[in-house]
Amino acid sequence: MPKPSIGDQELALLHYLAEHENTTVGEVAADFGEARDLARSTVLTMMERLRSKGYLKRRHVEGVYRYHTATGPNEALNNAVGQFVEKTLSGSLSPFVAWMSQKADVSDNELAELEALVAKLQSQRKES
Amino acid sequence: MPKPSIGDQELALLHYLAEHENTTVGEVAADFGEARDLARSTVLTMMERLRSKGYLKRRHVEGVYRYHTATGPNEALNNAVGQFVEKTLSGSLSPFVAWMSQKADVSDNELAELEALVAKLQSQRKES
DNA sequence: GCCTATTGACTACAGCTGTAGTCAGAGAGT
DNA sequence: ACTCTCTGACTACAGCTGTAGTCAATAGGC
Repeated sequence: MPKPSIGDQELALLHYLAEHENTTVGEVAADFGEARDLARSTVLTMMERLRSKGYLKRRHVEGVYRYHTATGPNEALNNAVGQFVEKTLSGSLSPFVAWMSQKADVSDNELAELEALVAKLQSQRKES
Repeated sequence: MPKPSIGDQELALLHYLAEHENTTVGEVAADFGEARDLARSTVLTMMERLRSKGYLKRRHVEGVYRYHTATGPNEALNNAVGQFVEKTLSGSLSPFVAWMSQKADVSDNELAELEALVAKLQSQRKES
């Protein structure tokens, strides 16, 4: 199965779902949906689309469906990032770095992640 | 004027144009277009769309139009990155870092950029 | 049992994007 | 003048995405 494409809003939803496993449409609509002023049916539609694209699965539990991500929770995100870098940035990371450098209010956590990343890359470099 | 949205292919084209200022449709079609198997009219259409969205300008020079980016060459890219992080990743950089960490074949250059970025962020941190 | 709220399936629709064909005008060659 | 080629404007169209309404079934309350 390739990875069917996915829209921004869908991705945001998927992201949300990755952090809230096993929710029902009702819950998602009330939380995620309400927050962005989406109708319940909108949320439902999106979730079903994500399901038909293979990003979500659901189980029937006590009368309602509970949804959970089909892949590891972050696979889709990863995928999206890859797709974005690939297609949109034509594979180069520079625009990203440039962007982070100029604008981002990077959290301590994120900075730590970046540091770790750089360290990791450097050590890989040495190896070869 | 806000920033009208922009598609992936459009962005790729814009990226290309940022690196090839002052080209004509013919040239772009022959290079960028040919490379991805796009009809001349496709390239033209995209360029005109980008123009109507305000990302490109053009000048009539010796019978043909020459296009150049309207904003600083990288503004649109920056914009796109920002939009992506914002909308798609809900503002968090982690998915990015995760992605780079796991998959990217980061070039020496890019690694250097990352190092510089981290250094910069660290020094900002100290200041405050 | 009857009314009401919740859930899910289906249908709808408009805007954007990717892609391209066609036509009319401007030059260039003969 | 006649034709070929490039250029640009316009038109077309399908698929995807965002967004939502409606209807039928089910569950819960009274």
